[in-house]
Amino acid sequence: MAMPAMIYQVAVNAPVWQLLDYQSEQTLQPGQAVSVELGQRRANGVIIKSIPRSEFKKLKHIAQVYDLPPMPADMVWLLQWCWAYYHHAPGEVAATALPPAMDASAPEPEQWFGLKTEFKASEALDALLETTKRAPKQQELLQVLASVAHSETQLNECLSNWRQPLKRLVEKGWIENVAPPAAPPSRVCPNNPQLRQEQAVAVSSITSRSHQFRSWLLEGVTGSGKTEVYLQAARRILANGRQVLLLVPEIGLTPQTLQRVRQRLGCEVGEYHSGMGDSARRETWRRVAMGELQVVVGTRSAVFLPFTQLGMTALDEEHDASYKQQDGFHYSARDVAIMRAHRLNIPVVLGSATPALESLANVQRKRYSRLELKERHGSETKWELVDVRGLGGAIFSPLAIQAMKDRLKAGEQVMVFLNRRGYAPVHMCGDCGWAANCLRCDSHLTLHMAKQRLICHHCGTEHKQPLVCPSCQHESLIQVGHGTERLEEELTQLFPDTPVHRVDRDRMRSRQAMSELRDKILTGDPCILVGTQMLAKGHDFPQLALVLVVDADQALYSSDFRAPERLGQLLVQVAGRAGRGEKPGKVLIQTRQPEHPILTTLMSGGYPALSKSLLEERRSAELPPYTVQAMVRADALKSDPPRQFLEQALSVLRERAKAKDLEIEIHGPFPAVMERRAGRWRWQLCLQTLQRADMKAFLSNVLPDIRELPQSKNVRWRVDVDPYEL
DNA sequence: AGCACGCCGACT
DNA sequence: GTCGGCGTGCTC
Repeated sequence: MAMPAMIYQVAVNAPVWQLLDYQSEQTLQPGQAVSVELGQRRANGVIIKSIPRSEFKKLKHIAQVYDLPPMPADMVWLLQWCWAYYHHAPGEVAATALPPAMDASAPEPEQWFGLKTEFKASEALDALLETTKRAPKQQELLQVLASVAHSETQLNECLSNWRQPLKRLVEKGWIENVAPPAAPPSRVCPNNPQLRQEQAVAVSSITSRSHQFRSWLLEGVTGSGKTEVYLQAARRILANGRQVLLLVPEIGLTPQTLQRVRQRLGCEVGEYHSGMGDSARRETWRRVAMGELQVVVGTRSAVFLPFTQLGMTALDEEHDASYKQQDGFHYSARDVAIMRAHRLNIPVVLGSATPALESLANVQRKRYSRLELKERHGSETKWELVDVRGLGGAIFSPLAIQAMKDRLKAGEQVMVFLNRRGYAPVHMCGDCGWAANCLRCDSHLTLHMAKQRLICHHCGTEHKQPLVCPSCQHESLIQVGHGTERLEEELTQLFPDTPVHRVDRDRMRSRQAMSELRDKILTGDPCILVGTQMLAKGHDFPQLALVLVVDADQALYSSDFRAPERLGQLLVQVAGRAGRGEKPGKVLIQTRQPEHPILTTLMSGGYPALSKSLLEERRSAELPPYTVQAMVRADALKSDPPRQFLEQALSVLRERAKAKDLEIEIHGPFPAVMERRAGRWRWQLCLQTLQRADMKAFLSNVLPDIRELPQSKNVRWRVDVDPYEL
């Protein structure tokens, strides 16, 4: 008897605002990944639920059910929460939780090869080796495989061109395909470091009620041992047979991080980040869903991995900007991780030396519980502001140069920090005043001397470096300002006998470049490191005694109300690089505003004092975290359509707020800080409420009408809930 | 987002 | 008469 077709609501990957109904003869679970026909094309989707009947008459059939385990029910719930909270298309939200390139053919499972048992005795093996002495490749293979079976990957690592000889050995019947060895039994790590009192308190607090939701803010300076707390808490969760997710910032996922987690947890540890190939990511996804992997270290998208037994999530450097997805489906991995933990009744640990003001406010409100690590390994760091007014354009103050000299002479290492790549941010004509500007953005082009190109850091456009002024034809082009390339050049001139290593995105294109540099630095020989943010995170250089921040002033002029918070976090982060070894560290901060309250507060009271005063400012200015913001952003190739659309949207929003008697502020439309970017004119509206639930309900109510506005067709637009940038 | 459908201008 | 330009609108 034929089963009646079942009807399913599917979140299809397209900018469509509803779930679409499809039918299938098969019984499918919510969370199952499928491929469906949408119009004339194919699209991936996720089954959300089955329904008894559809209001549509003719339903298409689900074209393909992917050979993946369905996501667990709590993930399906989490996806629904995400699209309701962030007001994004369901299918696009669902797509971020699916592994990449599902339609690619599944990779062949890896083969393992081993010597047949009857030849394992040493006399038998010797006989084989004797017969193959005219075939050295085969002989070598026999020796490799004699004691233990190898996988293809392992053979690649120790031999080259082994496939042909191996084929011969298989034909001879000496070598055979063997089953992959069972996963190595989980080793209990013998040297579980002794925890300090406060660390032990943290670990037992986090794990004591591990079947209850709780957000922990683990606050501790660099070197206070936060990672050890995650790891030991993770071990206890794992011991209960549950899974652990460790989220790290984008540049924090180094081979060293992974290696440390692997060694300390004594079980297999998966990874998940954009640097991996599609098939490797798919494999991690599948193994997580099958419960084969107990631990994953990953970047923000790993928050959507389909764990079935998740017992804890830890987010390292929880204030880090890379937890916010800035394009497409806009979400905060921190907030999603917390919602997931809430749903699952498990603990979530947010660690940072410089917590986001949002997180500190959540401690004040008693939504998060605070754990503090006060002690620090290594010595104290001293801060000093260096006034660079009246230097006549010189980039290094005499005081800074002297300090660098002294440290290098003492055989120590020095770090010079400037958050600007390239040679100079402004390339202009000294005669006629022409300046190299981007044609597609409201910005200067940055000169990159090594490439001999002018590059726009906002849209990526590149031009050849002009040799004469394009406007007056004179050979009078000058460089204004400094980037890391120029610092490298000037430092090389100042210290001709000391190696200068530049660390920025241009130089460190490959993993290898970074690890080679690391090795050089760990020799402990005196050198100068010069670079951008890349230097600020993760790497531990014991011989580093002095950090020079070349220009702290950029952020002091910014119109973004979050700029001081970010500056404070960055400076503390950079300072944390110094003095991790035996020697006391020193941080010099060059500024033209040595009396600026942000800098003086930071000098006298560190990040705790700065964050406290910034929070007070936020409260009195009625800004997040004491209010809730959402941005409606629109852009187009001309400036009129976005403005006009937002004006229409504004009147709909105002009218609806009034009708609902909601206390909601609506500002704008105003142009984005950089009005034109990559050829598009960008405008925005800012909405602000006191209650999170009000914002969510209001937007759900009003957005369908805004989508219907005729002007909406002339622009690209989106809603950005809890925006991170102005 | 795709992709089709539609309604206008210059081509073998 | 048709090929193709990209404006408009839908996708279960």
